[in-house]
Parts: sequence; C-alpha cells; structure tokens
Amino acid sequence: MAQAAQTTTDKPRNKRAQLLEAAAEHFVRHGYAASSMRDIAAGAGMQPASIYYHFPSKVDLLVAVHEEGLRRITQATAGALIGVSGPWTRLEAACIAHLTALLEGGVFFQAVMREPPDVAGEARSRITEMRDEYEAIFVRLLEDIDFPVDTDRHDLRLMLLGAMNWSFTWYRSGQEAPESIARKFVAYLRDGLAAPLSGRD
Amino acid sequence: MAQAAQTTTDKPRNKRAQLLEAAAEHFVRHGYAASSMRDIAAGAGMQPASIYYHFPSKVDLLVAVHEEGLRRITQATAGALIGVSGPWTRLEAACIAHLTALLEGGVFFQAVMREPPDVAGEARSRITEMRDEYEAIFVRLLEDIDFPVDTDRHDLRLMLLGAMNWSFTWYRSGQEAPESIARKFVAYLRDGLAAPLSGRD
Amino acid sequence: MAQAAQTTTDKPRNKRAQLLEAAAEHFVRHGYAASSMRDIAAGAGMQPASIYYHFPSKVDLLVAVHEEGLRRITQATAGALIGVSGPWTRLEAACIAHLTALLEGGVFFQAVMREPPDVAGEARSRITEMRDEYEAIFVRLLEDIDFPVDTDRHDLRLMLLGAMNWSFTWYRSGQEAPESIARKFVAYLRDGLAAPLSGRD
Amino acid sequence: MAQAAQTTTDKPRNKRAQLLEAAAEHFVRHGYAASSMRDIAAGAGMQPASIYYHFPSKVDLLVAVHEEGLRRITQATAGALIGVSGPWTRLEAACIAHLTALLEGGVFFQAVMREPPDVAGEARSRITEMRDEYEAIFVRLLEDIDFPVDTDRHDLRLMLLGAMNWSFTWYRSGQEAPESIARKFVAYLRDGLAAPLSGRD
DNA sequence: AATGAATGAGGTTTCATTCAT
DNA sequence: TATGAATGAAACCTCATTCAT
Repeated sequence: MAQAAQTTTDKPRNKRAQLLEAAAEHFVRHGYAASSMRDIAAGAGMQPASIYYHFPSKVDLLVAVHEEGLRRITQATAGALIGVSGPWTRLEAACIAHLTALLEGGVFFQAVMREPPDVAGEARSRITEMRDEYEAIFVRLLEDIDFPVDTDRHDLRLMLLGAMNWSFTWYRSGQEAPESIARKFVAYLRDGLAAPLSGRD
Repeated sequence: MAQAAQTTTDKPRNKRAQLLEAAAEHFVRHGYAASSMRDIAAGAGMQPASIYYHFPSKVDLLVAVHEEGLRRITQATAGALIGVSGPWTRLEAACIAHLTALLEGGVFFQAVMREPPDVAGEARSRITEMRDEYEAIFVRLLEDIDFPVDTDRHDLRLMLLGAMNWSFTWYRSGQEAPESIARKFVAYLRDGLAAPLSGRD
Repeated sequence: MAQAAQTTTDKPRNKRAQLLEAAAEHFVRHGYAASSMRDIAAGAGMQPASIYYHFPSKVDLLVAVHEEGLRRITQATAGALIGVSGPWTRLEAACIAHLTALLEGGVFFQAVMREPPDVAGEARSRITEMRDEYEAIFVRLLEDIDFPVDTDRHDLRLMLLGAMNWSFTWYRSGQEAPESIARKFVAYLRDGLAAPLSGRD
Repeated sequence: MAQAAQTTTDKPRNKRAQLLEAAAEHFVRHGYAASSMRDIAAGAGMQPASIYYHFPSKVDLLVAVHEEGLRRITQATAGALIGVSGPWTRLEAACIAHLTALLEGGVFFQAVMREPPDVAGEARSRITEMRDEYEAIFVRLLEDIDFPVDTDRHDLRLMLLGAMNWSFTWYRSGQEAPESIARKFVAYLRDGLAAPLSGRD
C-alpha cells in the first residue's frame, strides 16, 4: 500500500531517474564512447529524441550519472563512519563501504570509479573535481592514523584506492564477499606480510 | 650503403610497426571505441584503406597491440628478475620493472594494462589469456614468499597489481619516479604500517 | 484600475504581437528555413508549444508576418503620398517612404521585401498576392508620369524596386540616410547621367 | 567521337563537378538552409556519405559553389569587355553579360548573386570577399565614365547591380531577353526619363 | 604495398508538432 | 492561455570497411 502510494508519487521523477539508470548501466557495461543514445533510450523505454528533453547532450548525461553516483557513494562511505572510532577501524569501515558499494551496489557506483572517459574539458574537470571531493574522505582517514615516520600518505592512499577500484576487473559476484576482500587489504597494510622468521629479502 | 640496406630491410617492418604504434597511442589516449581508423591511419602517415593491407579489421589491430605490449612487458619484467635472488627482493624488482614500463615505457605498456575494451568474444578471450600468462609471473613470485599463515595470495596479487595498474590515472611524469613508488608499495605490504606503540584499532 | 484594465486588454494582443515580432526578427536575420520554432519562442519569451495556441503552424506564422509587414508598408507609402502632387515628386515621395521603411523601419518591413522563402503553394501565393497588391502603388505612380515614348514602364518599375529592395544587402545604418539614397535613385532615372558634352558611347 | 573521348577524359573530375552542380541547383531552388545533403546527393547520383569524400562539410560545398560561380561570371563579364570601347558601351556590354549569365546561364550564376546565406564567419567572409572582387569590375567601369559633377558612383553602382540582381525574382524565361532588359536599364540611367516638355515635378 | 573513391549503417542532435493538463 | 513531456522524421556527419586499380 505504501508502495502503491510511492509509485504514484514518484511518477514525475521516474522518467529522468530511469534514464539516468539506463545511462549508467550502458556506460559501465560498454564504456561511454560505445554507449549510443539509441541504446540508452531503449534501456529507459523512450525514444532517442526524448532524452534531449531531460539532458541537453550525451556528455551532460555522463556528468549527471557521476553526480548521482558520487552523491551515493559519499553518503555510503561517510555514513559507514558514523559512530565508529579508532583510526584503523575507521579506515577499515570506509574500505568495506567503498568496496561493497562498488562491487555490489549497482551501476552508479561502478560508473564513477572507472578511469574517466575521454571527454572534453569542462565535463572532465567537473567529474575530476567531484571525485577529488569524495576521495578527500580517505585523505582525512589517513591523516588520523599514527603511521611510522616517513610513511607517504599520498602514495598510500592511491595504492589503497587503486587496489580497490581495480577490483571490478576481476571480482565475480557470489564468490568472496567485498567485505572480506576489504578487510584483507587493510590488514595486509596494517600488519605487514613479512613472516617474523624469514627476513625481508 | 648501410643506410640503403637498412632502408630496404626496415621498410616493410617499419610501416606495420608505425601503424601498431599509432594504434596503441590512440587506444591509450582515447580508448578503443573512440579511436577511429581514420585517426590511426593519419597517425601512421597512411590512408585508412591502407591499414587493411596489414590488418584485416580494427579488432585485429587491438589484438596485435596487446600481443606486442604483452611481449614487451613480459620481457621487461622477466628480464628484471635474472640474477636476482631473495623472494621479497625479487618481488620488488618485478614491481619496479612493471611500474616503470607502465608509467614511462611508452604507449604499448599502457595499452595492455587497462580495463579491457568492450569487444566481442574471441578477441576478448585472446587478450585475457595473454594477460593471465603475464600475470603468472606474479603468481610464481608470491608462491616463493614465506607469508604468514592464512595469507590470501590470490587477493594479495590482485591488490598489488590493482594498485600498480591504477596508477596511470594519477601519475604525472616528472614528479616521483615509478621506481620509488614501486618500492613503497612493496615495503608497505612487507613491513606493515601499524606503529609499534599505537595499537591496531 | 486603469492599469488593471490596460493589462487585461493588452495582454492577449501583446503576446501575439511579441511572437510576430520575434518571428519577423528571426526570419530576417536567418531566413525562414533556418529559423526554428524553439528560437522564435525563446525570442518571444514563451515555450515552443505555446506558439501553437496562437498560430497553427510555422508557415502560418510566416504568412502572418507578411500580412503585418505589408499592412504597415502600404500604410507608410500610401500615407506619404497624401497631399503630394506632381508625378515625379510623388514617385520620389513613395521611394523615400519605401526605402526608409525598409532600411530603418524595423524587421517587419525587411521581412516582406526579401526573396520569398521556399514554401508550399498556398502560403506562397498568398504572399505573392499581397506583395503585388502593394506594388500596385508603384504601377499607378508610373502611369501618371509622362515618359518618353517606348519607355517600358514594367521593366522600369522592377528596376526601381529591385534597386531599392537589394539595398538591404549593402546598407549600413548610420551612414547615408535612406532618404538621400532614394532621392538619388529617382534623380538618376529622371535626369539621366550622360554628361552633355561627352556623348553616349 | 570527340564526345566519347571527352567522356572518358572527364571521368575523374565528373563526380565532383556533378556534385557541385547538384548543390548549386538545390541552393538556388530552395536556399542553403532548406537544401539537405540527402537531396543534393540524390541530385548527383550518389549516397550522402559520398559527398564527404569530396567536401568536408555542407558549408564547404557552399563556398565551392560560390568559387565556381564567381569564376564563371567573372570570366563572362570580363570576357564581354574585350575589344569593346566607349565607356557607356562598355558598361552596357558588362550589364548584358551579367544579366544574361544570371538569368539564362544556369544555376552557378544564380547561386552567387543572391543574398548571402546565414552561415558562420569564415565562409561568409570568403564569399563576400569573392563577390567584392567581382563587383570591382563595375567599380572600374563607372570610374571611366564622365558623369555630371556630384554623381555618386558608389550608390549608382549598387543601384544598377541591385536592379539586375533582383531580376531573378520576376524574370520568366521565354519572354523578354536578358539582353533587352539590360539595354533598357543602362539607357534609362544614361538618358534619363523626364520628357523634355513635361517638367521634372 | 597502397590508395582513391565510395558506401550502408549508424552516430548525436534538432526539427515542427502533439496532447494531456 | 500556456506548458511539460514526448515523439517520428530528418538533419549533418562519421564509422569501419570494400574494391578496383
């Protein structure tokens, strides 16, 4: 019943949302360049021309997908930190949230954590700017950790994010849970892997 | 005379090589889908139709680029291991070679270490197969290390390769050397980052 | 209250008039084919769909612009003849009025004195018919002049109107006044330009 | 036989020429904006895509049409002056050539003597520049005539050219010959039309 | 070994217009 | 009186590819 009510309430916004979802899905599956407006329109159940009532161009659609995706992942990751304390524990929580969103959260999350497509200046910088804003969460998390001297927090952050973001290339749903993967990544960095007796050569 | 000999000898090879180089460059810069045969031809100094003398189709060009790139990076990484001993030292040497090739070695290396383009079955599996063959080097390197019990070598390998392969998204030439980055990545994993006195929370 | 009355009285007329003006402006500046309903609507401060409340189609808008423009120029030219006598003086007065309207009177005048756009039958003939009606003023003015025998009044009229109507292609506001140009055109035809002593070769 | 030989000789250039001709024809008949590449291609007996082998864009086709048309009309008008003497006679010869070309010489001549279409900067200025170059012929012809003092050669030229260029709006083939019309235009300006006894009011 | 010329399919986008509200 | 949302058709143009030479 609540559902029925919601359906009627949603209707005005439905089409735009469907469109965005269809676009995100195609961008993720085939890449931006290989996603045609025709296919995206078909995925949203409308005519290609109708897209242009909602978005002025294909690249604007891309930007809108990124806006939505980054809004969502920011909410997910920041939300996972509420009430969590202990610097390593917080980092782990953020990584779990990030990786779970990316690997199991749906197309919007994946759409934003890819190598940015080859688009012209303004759109590209808007996308980069939004991503940097999100990644600032991790900058702050690493600042809070008491690392050994001369640890390079910058490279460390990119190492960790790279390891996570690359995972969509090999992750297969139904095998190891994203949470488990994230825990391992953090543990390996925190504890190190040199066996006490074997030396470091 | 030596020149004349070289000219005649090189020419046939040259054109094909130029073409492959131009293709790799476009694939890296704009992605496979956004790279047109026209632009690739222009980059190689020939007419679009002339490409088809050397390669039967665009996707074959892609496969050839991957063949060449993987041949090169295999040679680079395997070569860097010759005469090197100590399991962690060997891993470090391989990472240095891999990252240096990727970030400063030219377009062929970058062309192969990207998320694989959205192409049809046969080409895709050929590319995947070649990549797996290369990454087997790292499988073996990790087998040789005496890790703590219940270390997940599989996830560890993908973590390390992901961190490295993602680096092309943020690396800027002229700043930190790839070798330095690689050393850090390995050190962090080997030694861990939890400060002795601060605890692991 | 006067305001309220005015508002209610003007509004309906206003929007239609604004629309017509915006259409005339676009037709003049970009031509009929290159003027989009979207742009015209924007120029009139309304949505494209709203045009169709006032006019059933684009071509009807064109016809309406011509109706308004020809109404205005007929009024201007015929008005300029009231109380003027002397056949050459009357012709001159008409030419001054025509050229002043065309070059400085605003978009409606220019909209109607252009090569007629490539539209289908009915609209085209309606436009032609209205123009012929206007040009009849000049037919009558020339009938009243006592020309040398075998003067071709038909070609003469078209020569004079052609010279005037073409002027929008080279006229630049702020330089010579339209009135001055019109006087010259008439004077040259009336008095001729062969210098008395130089012969006519 | 000569014909057959010519046909085989012309072949390489044929397609481009046909294309230009078809474009000129459509531009003249429907205007630039209303001429579609599809229709032009059909007129030239090729596929729309094939146009782009010869010309990079629609606007380049327009410029090429103007280049060809202005080349032709310059040749026609300048050619008509060879061996002709007497300043008025020369002006008359030029007007006959101009008007004959325009009204009976085919689409290229008409294509260039129209109000220039609403195209972007570079193409527009190239077209204007070429036209000015052609009209310079008339500048020189008028300089050679010994007019009454204070005759405005500038306005006179534009009056004459306007009268001629406008004629395509009313000229119907098969009635009065262009040559006859041109003679009248020049005669009226040379001799004037005020009847000796009637006065100039 | 290369290319000039062409093409069918499909790309993104704009068009005039409709219609329920 | 106006418009938000949509659409079928068509716009210009690019695509990978072909083929005779």
